[in-house]
Amino acid sequence: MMSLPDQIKPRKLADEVQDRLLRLIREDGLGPGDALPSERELMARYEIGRPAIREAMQALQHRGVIEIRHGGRPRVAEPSLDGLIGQLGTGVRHLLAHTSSMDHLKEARAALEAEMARIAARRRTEVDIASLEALLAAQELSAEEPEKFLEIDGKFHRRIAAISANPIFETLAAGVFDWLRDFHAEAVRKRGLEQLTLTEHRAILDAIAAGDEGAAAKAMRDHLERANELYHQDHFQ
Amino acid sequence: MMSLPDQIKPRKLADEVQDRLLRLIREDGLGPGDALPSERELMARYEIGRPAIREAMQALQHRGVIEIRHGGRPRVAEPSLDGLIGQLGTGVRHLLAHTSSMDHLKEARAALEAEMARIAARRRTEVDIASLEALLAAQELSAEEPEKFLEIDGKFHRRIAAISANPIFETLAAGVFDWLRDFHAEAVRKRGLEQLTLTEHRAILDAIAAGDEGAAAKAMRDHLERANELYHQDHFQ
DNA sequence: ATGAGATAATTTGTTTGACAAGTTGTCATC
DNA sequence: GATGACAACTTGTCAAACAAATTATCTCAT
Repeated sequence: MMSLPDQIKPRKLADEVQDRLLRLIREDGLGPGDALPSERELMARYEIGRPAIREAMQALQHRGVIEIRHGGRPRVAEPSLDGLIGQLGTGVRHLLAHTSSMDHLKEARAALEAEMARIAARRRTEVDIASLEALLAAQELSAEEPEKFLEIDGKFHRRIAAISANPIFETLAAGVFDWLRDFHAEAVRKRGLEQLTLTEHRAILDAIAAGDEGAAAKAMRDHLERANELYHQDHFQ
Repeated sequence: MMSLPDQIKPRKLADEVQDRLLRLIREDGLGPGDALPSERELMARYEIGRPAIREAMQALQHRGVIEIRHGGRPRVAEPSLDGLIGQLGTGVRHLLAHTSSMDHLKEARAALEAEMARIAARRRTEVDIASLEALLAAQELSAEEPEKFLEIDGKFHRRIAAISANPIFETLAAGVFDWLRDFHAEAVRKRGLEQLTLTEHRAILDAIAAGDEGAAAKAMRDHLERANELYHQDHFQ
């Protein structure tokens, strides 16, 4: 017979402290930049050793709630989407390394970028179109320089993300792009197909400029799924 | 004049250890379940104190890469999407509490659920449709019991997520749902509008059953944006 | 031999104390 | 009043010890 799985779970001291600190921040209305009690003070207040305090503090730092600097008192952190997504990196890499979720991530990326293209087609201004045109023109000129071509390619996508005016989309898309690139660069972009890429970018741009949401989304999706297709051809045929 | 911002940054010892552990896992090909060296062994190997080792281990645990249990050796963790998304919770709450990104999150959710509905319309089987019909029928019967109504409502959305067959979508949608509900339940669902909700769910189901991707996505989007609309009416009129 | 239970060894959790290294506030000096 | 040295914090790291939980070992009855 197995041991009873119900009952209480013996929580670690640090977890308790972490909860107390979160409540303290919330109930005292501490905002970004405000200082938290020092370790010594918390030791006295909670009647607990220093390691437990430190462990809780570090956990909150990892979650992006507080900031700790050597010599200075811990402070409530400035909330940062970039930070949140960035801290996922290690975990995502672990996930991609030991599971077969790469295809799911690619599908998610395609959906995300297609949605951004759709919103961009709705919200784009003339300035936006002009900046995209400039990027596309620059990309055409650098068709012979792979690394520069790739760099501008990334900028094109990030520019569309920016037009969508949703920081969550923007940051998430950048993160997913990085994660995919870390694993195998080919999955992100394929060399030797510069002209096709330019044609597809042109289609995306035209759809956005025309304000055709459906066409923009479809053009972006086709663009990304084409890349996935090529990747599979190379690896599994 | 400000101090030179360039040069090197004095990394913490624990960060160094963390990198070394990650390399160790990668280069030795350690998979989920495999044991890592004990603290004592690492102290000897890296000629470093125990706190630094522990700090690095805890950091990796927070990122979901390893698992530590009292009394047992640290092991490479089973990769878990749920875990990754779940660990974002605290940080997201901090973000929502101190920035005005609620609308962006709602927009992201609408896009996510609309995309899942689109995929569900493409991949649905007869069994899927039957289970959705069963849920909708059960929801109709519980129109007078708000908490049960809400529970089935959640199940309906989760079922669609499951049909999309992309764990990333599924887990992410569940996470976003939880985050929004934490902040104010009204943003997730509105009481007193059970009949409207049922009508909209019916539209979504019909579109999915018909395999009409565009209609399914639009129905889901309308459904969620209607909720957002009502929320704004109450708070800002 | 084999399996089960007690026992010992190993490991992480926590405390205490101490010192190093960095930051912040104070105060005399110009 | 601004500046720079200095003292008072604070976090970073190490060390040694014990508590609590797990894992391996060994004994013993079957």
